[in-house]
This record gives sequence, structure tokens and C-alpha cells, in this order.
Amino acid sequence: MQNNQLFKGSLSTIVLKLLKDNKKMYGYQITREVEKITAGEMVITEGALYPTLHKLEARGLLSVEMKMVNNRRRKYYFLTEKGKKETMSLLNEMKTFIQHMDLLLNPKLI
Amino acid sequence: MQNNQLFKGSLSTIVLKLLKDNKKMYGYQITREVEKITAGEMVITEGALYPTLHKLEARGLLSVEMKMVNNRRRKYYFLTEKGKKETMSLLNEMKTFIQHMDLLLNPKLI
DNA sequence: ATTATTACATAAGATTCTTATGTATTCAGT
DNA sequence: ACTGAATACATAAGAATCTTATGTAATAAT
Repeated sequence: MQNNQLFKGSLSTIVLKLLKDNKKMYGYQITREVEKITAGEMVITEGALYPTLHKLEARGLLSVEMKMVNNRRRKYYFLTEKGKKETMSLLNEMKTFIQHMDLLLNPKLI
Repeated sequence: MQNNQLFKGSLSTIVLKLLKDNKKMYGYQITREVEKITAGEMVITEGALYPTLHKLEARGLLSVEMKMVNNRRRKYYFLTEKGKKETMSLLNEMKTFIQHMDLLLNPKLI
């Protein structure tokens, strides 16, 4: 995203949606996946991602499972039941937000 | 918008786009127009709007014209040349952002 | 008279990011 | 054997953008 304030506020939604589709993922994997999907145009910084994951866990939306792979630790996150509900809610909010932006930025002149 | 973090970062773009379409507007009018367009679903608070207008003016994107109407002062804002360019740029950024969100939230499963 | 609306403004605090920094392991190239 | 890139986590300081609260002041509506 480089210099994009628009991104602000959407990170949680993105993370939760990825976990919804992929069952479980670890932090580094999430950053790779976002870059892959957006062809490198959107980059999630670690300074934003890790605090967000911790916060979602603290809110009871995510659970964690530690794994060692190649002598490196990975923290796999997955949605709790509460997290699944919140994900649906946030996806609807995002949809509504984009509709409103469409109304504002592409006005239908009658 | 009530409780919507997604809104964060998009206010400048909305304001500039409205000024692009309406030539000149005053603060209170901008709040009314946004509510009108979004059927009351998006509400711009004054605490967000006025500092934003001042900032855009300080950056040379807006100019001001004072008017007295019904013994009440109005500050009409309008785009400078620099503001017109920045508006196009921000509208493109918003478009790109929404495309990326679409990629992330509505993945095309092959 | 009192409340709502119009019209501006700012300050404190919350939230979410960026940038910088730190630790530690593995892998690829020289 | 060494160096840098990649993998994988973490946190802290500061920036940017908002919310909430508050203030001023005039007109319109009840």
C-alpha cells in the first residue's frame, strides 16, 4: 500500500477473512498471502500485524496453536466461534462502507 | 457510520470529491450533503471535518471565501489547481484500494 | 421562553497505523 | 566459512486520523 491512509481500519477485517477461508494461518504467512493476492501492491507491516493478532486474540476472536517447523516456531491462529460471528459482521460493514463510498464518489446524476 | 473504523482515512477524499462536483461548499453543507447522499447512514462529525478542512487549506489544496448569510458567517471552500490534481490522485487511490479489498474479500477460486 | 438548527472552532483522548529496532534460525551464494 | 536474504516472532516511539466533549453565537420553531 505504501502511503495509504485508506488501509487504516481494514486490517482486522482482512486478517479475519483470510482465517475464515484458510482455517488456520501464522503471521508471516498472512503477510505473504496478502502480497500474493494483491500482486505485491498491498504490504502488511509486522508492526501492524502482530499487535492486531494479539488484540484479536485478547478479544476472544482468535485462538492460538504453537508449532515448531524446521526448528522455527510458528503461531497458528484460527477463528473462535465468537470470531466467526465477528468476521461476518465486519465483512458486512466493509460491504456497506464500500457501497457508501460508491454513492459518494460515483454520484448518480438524475 | 456510527462505529466504523473503516471510515478512517477517507474523509479528505470525500471532501475533495464533493468540492470537485459542487465548485464551492461550506463545512456545515458538506455534513448535510454526505448524510443526504448516504440516506443518513454516514455522518461526518464536526470534530473531524473542521480540522480536516483547515489542514487541506494549509496544504494549499483549498482556498476560502467568507460570506455572511442571515447574519451568520459561512466559510466557503473551493479547490485550488493543486487541489484539483490531488483530488484526481486520491480518487485513483481510493479506486485501487477498493479493487484490492475486492481481491482480498471476494477471492476468485480457480 | 426554550429547544432545535445553523455555523463555526478546538482540545483531550482513543485507535490504528509506520518506522525502527531487537532476537533467532535456516538457506543460498560466494 | 562467511554473508546476506528469507523466515518468524515481538515491541516501542511517534504520526495520523478520528471520537467525544465543549464552547460561541445567531436564527427558527414550538
